Amino acid sequence: MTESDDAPAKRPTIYDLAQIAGASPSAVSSVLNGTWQKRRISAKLAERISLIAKEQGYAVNLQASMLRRERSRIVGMIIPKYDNRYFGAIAEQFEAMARERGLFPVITCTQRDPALEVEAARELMSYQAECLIATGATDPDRIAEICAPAGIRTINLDLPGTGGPSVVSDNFGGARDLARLILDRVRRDFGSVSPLFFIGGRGQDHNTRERLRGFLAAHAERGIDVPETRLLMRGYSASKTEASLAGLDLPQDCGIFVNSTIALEGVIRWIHARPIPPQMRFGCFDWDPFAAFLDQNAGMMRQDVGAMLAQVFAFVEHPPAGAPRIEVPCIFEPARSALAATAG
Amino acid sequence: MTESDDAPAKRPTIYDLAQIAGASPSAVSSVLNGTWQKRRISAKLAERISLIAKEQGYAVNLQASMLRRERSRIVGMIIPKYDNRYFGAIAEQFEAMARERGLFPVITCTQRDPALEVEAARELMSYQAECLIATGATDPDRIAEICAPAGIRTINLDLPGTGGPSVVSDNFGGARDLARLILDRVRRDFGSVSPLFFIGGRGQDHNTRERLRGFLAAHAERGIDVPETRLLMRGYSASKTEASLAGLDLPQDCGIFVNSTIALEGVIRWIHARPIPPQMRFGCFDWDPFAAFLDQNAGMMRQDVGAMLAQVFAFVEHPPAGAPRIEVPCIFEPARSALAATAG
DNA sequence: CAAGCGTGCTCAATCGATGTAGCAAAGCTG
DNA sequence: CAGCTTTGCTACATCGATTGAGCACGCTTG
Repeated sequence: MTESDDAPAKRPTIYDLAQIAGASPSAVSSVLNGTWQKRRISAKLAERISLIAKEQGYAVNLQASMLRRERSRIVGMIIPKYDNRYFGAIAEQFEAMARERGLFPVITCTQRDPALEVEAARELMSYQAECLIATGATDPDRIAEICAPAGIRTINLDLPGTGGPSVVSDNFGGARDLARLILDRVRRDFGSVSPLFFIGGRGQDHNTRERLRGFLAAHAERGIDVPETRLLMRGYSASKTEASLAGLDLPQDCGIFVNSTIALEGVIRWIHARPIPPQMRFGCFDWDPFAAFLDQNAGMMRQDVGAMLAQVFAFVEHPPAGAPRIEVPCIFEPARSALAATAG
Repeated sequence: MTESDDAPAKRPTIYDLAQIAGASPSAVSSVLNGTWQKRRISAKLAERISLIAKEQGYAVNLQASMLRRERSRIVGMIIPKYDNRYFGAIAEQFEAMARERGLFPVITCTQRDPALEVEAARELMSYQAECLIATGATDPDRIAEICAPAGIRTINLDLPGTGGPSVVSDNFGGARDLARLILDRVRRDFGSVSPLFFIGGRGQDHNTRERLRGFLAAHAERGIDVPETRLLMRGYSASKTEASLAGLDLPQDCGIFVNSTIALEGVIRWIHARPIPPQMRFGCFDWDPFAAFLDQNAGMMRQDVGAMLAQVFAFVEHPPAGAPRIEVPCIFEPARSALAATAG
């Protein structure tokens, strides 16, 4: 099975290659990490060593290499979940963009659990990450606090913090535009001008507050008053959202502003659990390819993951002074459902 | 800003802690990695060292630790995408399950690109991974070939290979049951007994072949003949799927077997792009929470990610002889759409 | 031909944590 | 109190790659 029986399951090292090539480990090292010209190794020897390395299936030991080098080139990311389109896209694009820049991405999923977030930050410190992207962290400043004394820069993504630069969506503007749209649609389709419901998220969390502000602004400019009872912010979870809707007696012909695709899952479950599906329209802050085709959908605000990450990497490469906050505009995704199409 | 001005941005090492504690680096090391009882360090010293470590915000240097240790405890995973429910769930649960077992998960996303897969496998070798899970790899045997000489075990997930044990869904059984369901639904709703369409995937790929076999078996047992023109396998991509449907003139009242949620995205786009939405029913191999509520949905076959990963970790912990292939049954997710509910 | 320089390479220290071997002191036994 | 064990710790080599310092040789120059 193995190529040579005298080396059973041992990865070859530069010492092994040096022995085979009849050269020194230093020569081998410099050839394999591309510094051989600078170190005045002859092209002939370089080629011979490269060939032997290929034959032996050599791969650097990153542990040894990173231990010796001053820079690890590791950029860590903590992220709450993988299994929705927004965070999935962030993880996927972050990885690709880091690799493009010659960095090593290491991503850890924290399930929105503050204790796991801290643990993950510590683990990334142990990996000697140079930089940590805290995505949607429940307590970004706690993370920054842990990293600061170790000299690890933190960048907040999706939710802002004060311990480092932050890149977030324009939650206010996006929410205002989305609320306007839903209000228009409800009036057009149902002739009603009653206030919308706001569903999902947490009242303490920055994004929810900003979106609520946009939501209320859209109502205010139309002179519509929003009673407290229309605001349901019991967290990010489909089942909690479903439960809080089920506890209510929603009117027919209503409009719902949904704060995330996760909450939307709860809304949709609630709609379909009812004996008679309610007449309603919703808009969602966040995008999902299938949710885009649901009948009652009026439109979705898609967060511009590419633009946000571009900004994050700008901060990785050129650390800014202080803790600036960049707001990235969202992309409006119109409804694709047949209902919306025939109506519009 | 920093706690002590003489140590600006340098992580403390065991040598620093040893100096402060007035003890040896060995003592510090053994206290911090929990082997101090075995090494007969007094509880008093252990406590003192722990306290100092906490004060100084110490975190092990995993590069150094792993270099010295014989085992890295790293398990690598390569995965084609993050941004759909199936792979997102795999990544998320893999990470949690690895951590539960005291292992370090490192996941790399390869965009279904064979070259990136090989590159990722090499990188994971360099991280000294002990084990590599190749998920949905386009060429799992190539990966196994690279890893074998380095003594890295590979386990194939989702798509089988011959270079190591494989854990896959029961694609045949699941597809047969799903095809039966769609056929029943089409007959009930439209009174038609014409063959279904099979859409998405690649003819060369194992899962698609097995699912096709199940699809054909369901037709065969009803005596329905399936013409070649009903099989559209032009890859895993929403836009290719949409394009191949657009090129066809699908009959009204048809039934479609969709080979993945990614292909389903194409199908749904196609449906909504038509001036008059076609009468049809579809079933999908793979589950998505929103797709479950689409009107024409007859049901979805959800792959049992938890069971598959449990089997993967069984193989990680107890390497089997040879290259067994385990088939995990799928979970049937009935349709949730109003249409399906009123009809059924 | 001595002095100087460029070429092509090697030596050895180093990164931080680990663990074996071993040392000194205290406690116990006969 | 010699001879033993036990306790509590330290010294040092080691993992594999990197890199500053430096050696030996050949060639040029005055």
